[in-house]
Amino acid sequence: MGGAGILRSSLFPATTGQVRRMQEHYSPEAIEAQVQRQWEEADCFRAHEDAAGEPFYCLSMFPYPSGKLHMGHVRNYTIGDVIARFQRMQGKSVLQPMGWDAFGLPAENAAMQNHVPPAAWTRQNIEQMRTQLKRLGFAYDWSREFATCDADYYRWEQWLFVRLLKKGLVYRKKATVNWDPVDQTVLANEQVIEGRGWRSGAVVERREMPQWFLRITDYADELLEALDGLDGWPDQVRTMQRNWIGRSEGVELEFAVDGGEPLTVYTTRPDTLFGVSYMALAPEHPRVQALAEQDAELAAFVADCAQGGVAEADLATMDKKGRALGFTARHPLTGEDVPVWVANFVLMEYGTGAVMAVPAHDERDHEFATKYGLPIRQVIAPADGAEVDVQQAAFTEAGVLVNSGEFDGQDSEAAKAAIAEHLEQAGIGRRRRNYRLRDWGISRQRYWGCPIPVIHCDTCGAVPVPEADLPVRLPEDVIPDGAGSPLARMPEFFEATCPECGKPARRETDTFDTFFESSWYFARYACADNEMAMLDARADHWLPVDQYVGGIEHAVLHLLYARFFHKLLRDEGLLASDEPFTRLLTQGMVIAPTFYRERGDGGKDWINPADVELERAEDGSVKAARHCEDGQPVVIGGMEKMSKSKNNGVDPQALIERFGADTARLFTMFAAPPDLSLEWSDSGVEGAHRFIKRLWRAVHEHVNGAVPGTLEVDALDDAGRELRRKLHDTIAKVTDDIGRRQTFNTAVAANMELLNDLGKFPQDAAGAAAVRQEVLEGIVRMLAPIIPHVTETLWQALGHDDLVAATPWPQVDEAARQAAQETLAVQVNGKRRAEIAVPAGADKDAIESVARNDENVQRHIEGQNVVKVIVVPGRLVNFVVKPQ
RNA sequence: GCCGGGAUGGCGGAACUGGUAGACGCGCCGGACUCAAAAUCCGGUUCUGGCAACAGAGUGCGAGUUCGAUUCUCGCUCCCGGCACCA
Repeated sequence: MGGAGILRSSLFPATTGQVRRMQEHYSPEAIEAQVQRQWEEADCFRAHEDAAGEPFYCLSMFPYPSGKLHMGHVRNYTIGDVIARFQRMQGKSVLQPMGWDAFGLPAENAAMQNHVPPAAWTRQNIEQMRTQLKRLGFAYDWSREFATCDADYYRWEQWLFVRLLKKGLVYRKKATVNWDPVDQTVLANEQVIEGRGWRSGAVVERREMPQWFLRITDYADELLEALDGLDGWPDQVRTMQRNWIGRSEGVELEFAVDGGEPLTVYTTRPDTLFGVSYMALAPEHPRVQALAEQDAELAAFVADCAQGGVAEADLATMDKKGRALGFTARHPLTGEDVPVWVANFVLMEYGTGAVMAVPAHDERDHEFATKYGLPIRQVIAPADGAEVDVQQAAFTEAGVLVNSGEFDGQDSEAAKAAIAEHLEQAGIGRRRRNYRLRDWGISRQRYWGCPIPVIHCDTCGAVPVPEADLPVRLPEDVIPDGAGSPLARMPEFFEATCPECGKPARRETDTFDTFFESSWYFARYACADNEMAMLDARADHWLPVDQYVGGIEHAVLHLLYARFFHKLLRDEGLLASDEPFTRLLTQGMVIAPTFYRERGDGGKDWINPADVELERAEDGSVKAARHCEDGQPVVIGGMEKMSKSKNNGVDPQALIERFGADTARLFTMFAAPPDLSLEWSDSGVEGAHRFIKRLWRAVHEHVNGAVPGTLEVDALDDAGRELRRKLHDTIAKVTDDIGRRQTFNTAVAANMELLNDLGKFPQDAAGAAAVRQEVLEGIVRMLAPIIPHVTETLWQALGHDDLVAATPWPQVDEAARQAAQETLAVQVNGKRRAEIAVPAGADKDAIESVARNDENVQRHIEGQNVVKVIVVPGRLVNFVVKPQ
């Protein structure tokens, strides 16, 4: 790989012997472009299926091409690149691809604003962002790049959709959307602000529309149960997915209604069945709709409930309101009549659109009952016999049944089973497993997305587009105007003939949810050039992804949909594995300080941190801030996620131009562990830059000094042995930090410590130059994944002809790590009183006696009874004493 | 509202399996170099008291378990992420 000719560049003209000249000062602009050229000429990041070494697929979530790279991208992609380069140095055959999640709403918004078609805007953004990514030196195999808006990509999801449709995994039903009555268009949740459309300002209505759905609930059990095996995922993410799927065991039962269909409800608490004091129906419930036709007041109430957006957070926090419907339902066990209400908090899309209300033992039911004066009847008592007043607050825990007829005295668990059994016997109920997870609605009334390949025929219904006619291409020279989907107004797009009967028909104008594209892109990278098939055998060579890196905000939706798609592809025979991502790293946000000034009208003018000067107190704490230009004070607003709205974004481009890619990479890796939020700091960036300069200088001084010669371990003095011990301790730590713990910040810190120790290492120590050579080579290789450009240059300066990017990771010399002595703390009653040194491997008795004889320890145990001595070898000694 | 996180010096963070709290970096203070400044280098830096040795306090708040708790348990406060049409 690579030729020596490439490496003997003008920077390092070949000289005699080991020593090469290097520039005295570190200048990133000079070396980064040149090093990138070397990688490119060696083509060293192209993945080969037949390469030696175990395959390792390292993937970072692909970006939405919004225009410019932001710091969040820099962080995400640096983490992925560090892992990929580290694994390469471990001898793995690494695939690290990159591409573009190119469909989505921002392109439509930009189109409206700038009068540019989304396609042109998106492709231009891709060009710009690709250049920026290349400038950062990521080790991508660019030959596999694609954008999801390419027909070569989306044709395969159309193809898959047709197969799923034929298999019965796709169906059509009505679902609720945000409807803007002024713009006559469907809004995304993000476009609904305080219940109003973001452009029109009109009060948004919930409206039902026919939509395509994917039966993800068919896979709910597998998606849930397989989480237990995903031990390379953070527990936090697995827990969130478990709760999202929300499997529950309960009972479905009927409440009879005089002169009408019985009402079916689902409950996970059949033990509270005797406490039902009313029933509540969703405003969209067919029964309510029917009554409203006759009752103007009810109709007005239902219309009022339909105001506002569909987002769950809005629905869950709105005021609970309801209305009696004027009829009753019969309690299946007591035969009592309970009133039936309509309530805005009951959702038609969950379960049956009807709930049995037990106000004594459910908080939401309690709130509603209190508001409308409905009875609250206790049927569960605390198991410990404590008194509770259910009129005051719901008692929602399990307990012992009371006021429940023949079931009195049973505990909740037993009663659930007994009541379920009773209902089944009586033929009015059955045990059921229920999920919170709903089927995935994949239709979007949007232009900039993948067309859904269906033709609607008056005679034949919804007919899939025949395989031979795929792809259904999205016309690209279109500028949306915000008033509904442009496709629905383009006869040249929607006019079609029915593939079955040949009569004139109408093409579907909805497009896929953009999560569709991101649910399988990781597999397509394995065979992006295949024009004949969605996936081929190369997919199983690389998949599952060994390491996936991306933002925590994707913990549920994207990651659940991708897992689901992977299983769909498996069941189509396209993949062999069960899960897409073996190991997952979820990275935190990038945040920065905010500054503002109040405007006269109560609004705020946000000021970019770059334009603000800080005033500090003696101890360094920030006292005040003022604007650089006018010198007048500004308000300090705290740390927030970098955003346009708070004007606290830092453009990575400026950072790279000023300090170079390596500094940008080092700062993002050093400032925080990857899963925590990363706080932007100008001086932190300068600190990272300073460290690189120090490393450069250390190598420069070394290569201009004594010729190292061969390292002779036995000839070293104490200083040499001590430094080598530090080196090999550091290699062990950094290997673990990067490989297992993924705490890149501590890996960097350990190398900083090692370089500090090297700085204190005496020049005249025995074999000093050889030890220095070993230490510098170690640091250069350990930091190569993080700061690849400068280490590439330094590696060559240290006398190597190969690329550090393709060099094996340093090995730990266990012999060098043996220490003669160890220090441990001595505590008396848990308070540290001394530090002692003992020979390595000393036994407990020996350690205790050294500790006991320490002067300060003596002072503290004198005149006391030593009741216990705890000796933890290598750690500490603790004397537990009591006054005599 | 529901689900999931987080909180440690002036600041970002470290402490990996319950075992010396504050590694590393920033900032600040002092010094060296310089005509001077920048850059760089050296030293100090949790707080309180003390010249020091040392002592006391200390990991968001309140309890608990333990010889020993930043770490485990219970109850709070504040901040952040997600909530199915932002990606």
